[in-house]
This record gives sequence, structure tokens and C-alpha cells, in this order.
Amino acid sequence: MGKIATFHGEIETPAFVPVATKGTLKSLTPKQVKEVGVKVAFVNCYHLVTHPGVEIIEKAGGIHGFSKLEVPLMSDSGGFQVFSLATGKRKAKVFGEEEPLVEKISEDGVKFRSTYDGTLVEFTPEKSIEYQKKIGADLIMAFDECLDCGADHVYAKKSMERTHEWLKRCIRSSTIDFRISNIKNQKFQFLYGIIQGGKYENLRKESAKFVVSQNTDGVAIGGVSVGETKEEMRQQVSWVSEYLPEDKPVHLLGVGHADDILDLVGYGIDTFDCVEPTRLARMGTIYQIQISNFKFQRWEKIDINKTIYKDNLERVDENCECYVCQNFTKAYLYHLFKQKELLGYTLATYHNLWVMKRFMESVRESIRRNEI
RNA sequence: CCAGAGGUGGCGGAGCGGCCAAUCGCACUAGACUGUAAAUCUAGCGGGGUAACCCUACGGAGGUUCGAAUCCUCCCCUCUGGA
Repeated sequence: MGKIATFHGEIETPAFVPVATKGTLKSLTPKQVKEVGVKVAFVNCYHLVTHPGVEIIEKAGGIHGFSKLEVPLMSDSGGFQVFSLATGKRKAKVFGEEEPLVEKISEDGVKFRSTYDGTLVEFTPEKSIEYQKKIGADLIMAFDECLDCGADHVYAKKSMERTHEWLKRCIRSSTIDFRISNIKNQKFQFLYGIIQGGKYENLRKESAKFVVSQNTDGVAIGGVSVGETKEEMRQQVSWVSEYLPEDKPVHLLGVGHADDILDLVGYGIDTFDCVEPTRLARMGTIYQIQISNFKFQRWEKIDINKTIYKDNLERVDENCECYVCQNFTKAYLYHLFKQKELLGYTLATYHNLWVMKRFMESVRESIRRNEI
């Protein structure tokens, strides 16, 4: 149990961090985001740099003011895109031609192609920090290389060492002239270092020791949820568990299935970001959760697109008290999804996030009761 | 009654002698999704068999042809215009 205090509010941990990549929690208004109990969200530096650009965000008073997402925000450094844009299964078309979206990874940094117009964008640790400073999220990530799970030991080691060097540079540039609020003259941005090391135990441990020694404000574990199995992922977290700091927040990047969270809080993870509840919601996957007396019982998902829900006038989730479940039926949601009505995405997202909120409450309660 | 257009798989709509069990779209079915190039993607979609393949199919009945959804004849039906 813990609390992360930020300039924009407090986060009770363990916490789930929904993903608002481009400065919007897709399909929800900021008002709904607050209403559904989101206490922290995740935005992405790479995407915000390519569109709309960090200058306009800075002019607008940072991402909080620009987007009106007035909850504590974490920003990703762009490191994940080194992985996702380079190895993504989808083919990119730039000027009608297929071109790699990651041009070059070197000691200095990474060159990306904008996914919109093909412009070359360069990320270095210094630039990532500069961008994230302008974006102005409360909690920011060091620039890392998110290793593909298929990487061999030689590359994994090289990549890890590069990530460590980059972390030192991130710390250096982050302490020069920022992390000081020009409003209240107090530190308001906090930096997380990222543990890498791939699927190799010795590297993971080496990386954990290094990152924890670096006096960052928080520690994150990266290079997971990149295609490895659940078991591998959990193993990788377990390897570094003993090195994780108790007095600093620990974030696990990209992980967030309920069963993962339930298992991994025991390893000392405080916050989890994951696209799952919001992305699946837009695909029509509706969480069904049973919690009694704050104890988590059962977790299921239904696909509201299935014809069996066409005439189903039961509430969306029998065990839920959220706005959606108090007012709407499965048949109505089925109808909205079949017709691709925008409200369907909103209601599904709202409900799934509400479920996540209840789920995390139950996790915290279980810890309080010493059941985890 | 006359003139013209047309009848193809659940629907819309291609094909207009062989490579057609029939492009494509929709619908349907199944699957995927973990630091979001994702309100997306993949696969299946007449019946049967693991498969080569077999059967039934392009309004109906005949016919021409080695071979027809495609050409011919008759019939049935629909739409548009005219009386």
C-alpha cells in the first residue's frame, strides 16, 4: 500500500493506469474520466511529439491544460515505440511506399518516421526529456530501448547497457533546469528509470541493481508485454523483485491483465499501465466481474457483438453499479456496436474502467487484510 | 396489350463460352488484442471428405457445344415507360 503525491493529486497504490496515448482516453471526456474514478493516466511522448507537437502543448500550459485531463499523468518516453514501430506486424505506408518506421537505433538515440507524413523524428535521451518536460506529465520515463523478447543474449546485453547509459543522460538533463514548477517553485516532475535485460536472469538482475542505484524518483520495469508468455513475464518480474526499492514507486510497463496484477503486486509493483480495458472495450469486450465484500471472486469477459445478446434485456454486467449498468442493457450495447454508434465505445470504455477501479479497490483491500 | 430493362449465394452486386462453387461489399461465425500506427486485424462463410476430389447450384424447362451463370427457344416472374 502506498501513496504517490503529485502536483495534480494523489495516487493510492497499487493503482491501475489507463492509457491515453495521444492525450485522450479514447471515447471519454475528461469529465467522464474523473467520474469513472481514474486517478492517473498514461500519455505517450512519441505520439504527442509527432502530433500535435510539443510546442503547442507547452504553449497551452502542458498536457494537463491542453487536454483537460486534470489527473496525475505519466508520460512514456518513446522507448516503447522503438519496439512497437520497428516490429509491429502492421505495414506502414509512407508516401505510398512501405518504409521502416524506425530508421536507426544507435548509441546516441533513435530515428523514427512520423506515422503521419514520413517526417524524420529523432529521439535521444536529452530530447525525450526535453519533450516530456514540455508535455509536463507528473511522472516521466527515462528513454530506454524496449527489447524484443526474441533478442539473443549478446544483443540484450548491449541494449541493456545502452539503456543504462541513456538513463544517466536522462538524469543529467532532467536535473539541469527542469522539474521545478514555475508556478509554485517546487519540484513537480518525477523521473523513473527503466529496468531492461530481456529474458535473461543475470541481465535483469544487473539492470535492476544499476537502475535502483541511480537515485531516480521511481523505478519501472520495461521490456515486458512484448510478446513473451505470461509465465516468462512474471518470471522476469520475480527476478528483479528483491532489488526493487520500498521507498519509491515501482511501475510495471504495459502489464495489466487482472490475473497479472493480482500476482505481481506481491512482487512490489505499485502501478500498472495497460491498454487492455480501453482497447478491448472498443472491440466490444465487456468485463464481467464479481466482487463481494471487497473480495475479488471472478473475472470474465463477454463479446457484446455476439448475436446471443441481440434480445438480451439484462443489464450490461449484473454485478456492476456503474452508470452504464444502471441504465443500459446488453441488447442496447449490442445494437450500438453492430451499428458502430459512437456511444457504444464510450459506454464500454466507461464500464471497463469502472470495473478496473473496483478491481484495484479489491486488491488494496486484500493487501490491507493481509490476504496478499 | 405494346415497348424496353432485368431475374446470380442470407442481402446488395460483379461475371457474360473453359482458369467459376462464382470478384467485391454487407451480414454472419470464429479467433486475436498486455509501456495503443488498433472504434482494429486475421480466418471461415452451398453440402460432403484429412486430401486429391465428389455432389448440388446462377428463375423454370428444353437445346447448341468437348464444355454454359454466360449462346438459342419456350415458359414464369419483376421493374420502367406508353396505351
